[in-house]
Amino acid sequence: MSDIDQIHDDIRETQAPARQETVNNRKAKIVKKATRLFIKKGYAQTTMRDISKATGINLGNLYNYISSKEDILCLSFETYHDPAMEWLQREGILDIEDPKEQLQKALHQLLIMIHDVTSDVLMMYRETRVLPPKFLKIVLKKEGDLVAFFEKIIARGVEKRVFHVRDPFFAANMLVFQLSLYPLRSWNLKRYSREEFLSLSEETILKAVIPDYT
Amino acid sequence: MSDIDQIHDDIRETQAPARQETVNNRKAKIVKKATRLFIKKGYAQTTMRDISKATGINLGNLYNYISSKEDILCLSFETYHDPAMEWLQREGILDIEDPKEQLQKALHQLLIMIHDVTSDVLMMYRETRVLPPKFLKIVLKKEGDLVAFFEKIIARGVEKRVFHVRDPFFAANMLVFQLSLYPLRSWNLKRYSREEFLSLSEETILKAVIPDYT
DNA sequence: ATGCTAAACAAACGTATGTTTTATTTGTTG
DNA sequence: CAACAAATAAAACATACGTTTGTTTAGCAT
Repeated sequence: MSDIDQIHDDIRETQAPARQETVNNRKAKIVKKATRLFIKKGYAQTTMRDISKATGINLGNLYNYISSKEDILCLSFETYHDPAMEWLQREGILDIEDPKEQLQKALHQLLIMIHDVTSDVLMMYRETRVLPPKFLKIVLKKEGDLVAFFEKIIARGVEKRVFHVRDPFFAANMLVFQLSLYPLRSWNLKRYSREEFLSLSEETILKAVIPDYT
Repeated sequence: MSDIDQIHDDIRETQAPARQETVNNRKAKIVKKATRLFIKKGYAQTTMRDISKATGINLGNLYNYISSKEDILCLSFETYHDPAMEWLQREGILDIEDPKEQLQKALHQLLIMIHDVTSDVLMMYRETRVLPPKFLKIVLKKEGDLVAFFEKIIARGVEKRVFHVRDPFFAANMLVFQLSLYPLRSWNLKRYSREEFLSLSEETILKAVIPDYT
């Protein structure tokens, strides 16, 4: 953003605070609608004209709210990436003493959250390549943090001899990957209800970590 | 292909059989080079001019060997999809009596094969959406067949009380999905050598299926 | 009411794309 | 060598795209 633009924004903020709300609303609306299009048609196949039509906002006018098409994709990623980690921290998962309960609770919640945004996760897997390098780095960092989070839980469980895995880091990677099973394979898993799927997922994952898990 | 083109091809085949060889070679070369570009830049971001440059074949001339850009992508998918199933049948995996050995052997080979085409698998996950519907159906069918293959093995093992899983179909889906762990997560798994990775993968997967696996 | 400013809009710009065409060269065959 | 199809090269074509521009509209402060 140029200095001129920055000044522009400052003025907008101070002069018309009432409008700022709607500006952000519009921006959010654009991202939301565009995300649905990216999911349905793919990023490259979605045109700014599509987004204009879907939002009802004039093509040129879109650029008053977002700076580029790529920008929309980045905003879309931001929407979905943070809530998981936020939940884990808000819920105080790290403070749970029993490793088994700790893992189970974290796993359960993440499976639910991801299941609810199945198609969005699929889109993100597909379009990660399009992200600008700087933003991509941030996204991978966040994903790495999630793995590290589970690694810590697993390592502690191993120390306490509750879990049994040879390599906590590897186990954490596998676990986090499994979280995306439904988004990436839903075409072959439609026969399961949400609850069936969650239960089967949890059971299978925990069995790989906890000896004699039933 | 129009009738005119068909006649064209017939002439070529009868009149210059020596060249037919090179025609197929060229086609394969185009697919191979294009695949590398799709991997590096993505399908949409790869232009026919890129492919022309990479193959050294003139832009217009490309269309003597392939019918469209989309066609190249389909051919690319075909290259990678069949070998796995072929190997499983050639090696007579289905004839192995011991379920544990059977599963272990199939799993091991597939992990190796996939590990060797890591970036190709990643590309396919990303670009599946671009395939024409008819071709997409074929691809998903083949993928479903692989799952069914493992489902059969697992179900037999459960019957024989060698394996213990609640739902063989689900277990098979999870297993096949795990095969793609490295392609989809290699950015976070670089620390492992190929052998380390294979060993850890096999161990973790088998532990979810076989009680008391060590 | 008036002047100012951000929002909205239609049109246009420049470029890049997949594909086709046309003209020329090459290589094989009778 | 002559004839002719195949292969090549370059240019052209039509269109679709992301983004910008110039102008008009509408709301708010004075």
